[in-house]
Amino acid sequence: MDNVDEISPKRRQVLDAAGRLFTSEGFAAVSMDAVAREAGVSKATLYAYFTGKHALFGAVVAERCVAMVEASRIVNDHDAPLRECMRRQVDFWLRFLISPAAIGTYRTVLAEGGRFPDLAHAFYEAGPAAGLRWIGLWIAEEQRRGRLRAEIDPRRAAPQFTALLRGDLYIQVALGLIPVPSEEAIVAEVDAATDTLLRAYAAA
Amino acid sequence: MDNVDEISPKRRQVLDAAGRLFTSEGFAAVSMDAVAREAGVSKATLYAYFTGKHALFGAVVAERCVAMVEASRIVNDHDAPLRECMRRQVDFWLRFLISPAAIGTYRTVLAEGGRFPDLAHAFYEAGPAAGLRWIGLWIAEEQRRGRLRAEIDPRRAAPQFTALLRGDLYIQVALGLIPVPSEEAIVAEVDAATDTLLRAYAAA
DNA sequence: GTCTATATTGGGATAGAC
DNA sequence: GTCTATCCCAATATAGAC
Repeated sequence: MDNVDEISPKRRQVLDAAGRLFTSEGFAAVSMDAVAREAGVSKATLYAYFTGKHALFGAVVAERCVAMVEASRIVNDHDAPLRECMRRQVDFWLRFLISPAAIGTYRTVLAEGGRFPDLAHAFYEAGPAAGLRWIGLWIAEEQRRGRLRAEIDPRRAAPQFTALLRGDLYIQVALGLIPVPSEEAIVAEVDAATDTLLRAYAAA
Repeated sequence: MDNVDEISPKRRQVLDAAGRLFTSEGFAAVSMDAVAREAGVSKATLYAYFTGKHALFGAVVAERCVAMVEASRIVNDHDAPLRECMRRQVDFWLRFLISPAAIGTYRTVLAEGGRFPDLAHAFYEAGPAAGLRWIGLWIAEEQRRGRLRAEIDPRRAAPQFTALLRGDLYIQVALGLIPVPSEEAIVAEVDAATDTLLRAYAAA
């Protein structure tokens, strides 16, 4: 991937337009005509920057994964009380997971994953796996400080952590039944997940 | 939905063929030609039974949801020790969730959910919501028997229960990175989830 | 009800001018 | 690099015979 600062304006327009459309409509339902229209360029220009529809989608996914990892840096702290730190982690990751960008990306990669293994693999490594590594590091540091049980394996606990966030609220948002969840619903889900995680992982 | 016993053979062939194809290829990638070929009937026959591709997919999804609820009856017991009962639940639901049929259905409904709200809603009610109701009943009965904490809300705990199963193994299977998970990987995931659930929910 | 054959549209990709 | 105009195939759905 090229340096973001050196990206051409047209390429940016195309990536943004494609991101919006793929997120809201999925992969198959979005035509290259529609992307060109949304981006305000001609279809031929699309093909000047990307070899095809799949390459364009792959670029959108890659960019989003990088953005996620960047954003997650801010919650990696250990200074507040354990419950507060845990709550921040849960809050951050739940809000990320139910964001339109994350839902749309996951939804579309999942749908196309079977036919495009390279895309699925690249997404997994840059997205979920990268997120799990971050969370695993946070858990390990909390263990070192004696605030989380020493006997749990961060490599097991990190996936369980994120899995717990993909509960009923997540499913309903992913299926499009709840376009935009209420703040109350999010907070309730965060509280419930935090309670369960602390009961399962907090040191005695 | 009509009585299964009264279904015509051709309709059965079409539903089975469509189920196989949608599961492995997704919705958009499967043509009605391919369904007709796989079912051994002509394309016109497809349209005699189903008004179109969406109706056909909807029928496949509905049938699978019914099958899931039927299958889940067998794990609703409370006679063995708590750990054993919990383990059976986890084992059953994890194996179901990572089955090709469940993954394929979820994947495809998710992808099409945005454009077909009715399908998404019908799937949610007949599938995830129905499963959660069953699990909620099981949890409530365990609470009544004093083996699970009285203060937890089954309506919160049931989604957390299933969410915990959609961990790293599930994601990798769903993305197609692991076509068929090893028995060891499944057992390890079951053990880990059972441990965490018991730590979080078992009565003291 | 079931087939063969076809109408028709939508969309990925490209040719060629500027 | 960017545009307009176009090619071409694939896929949904249907018409009409049996």
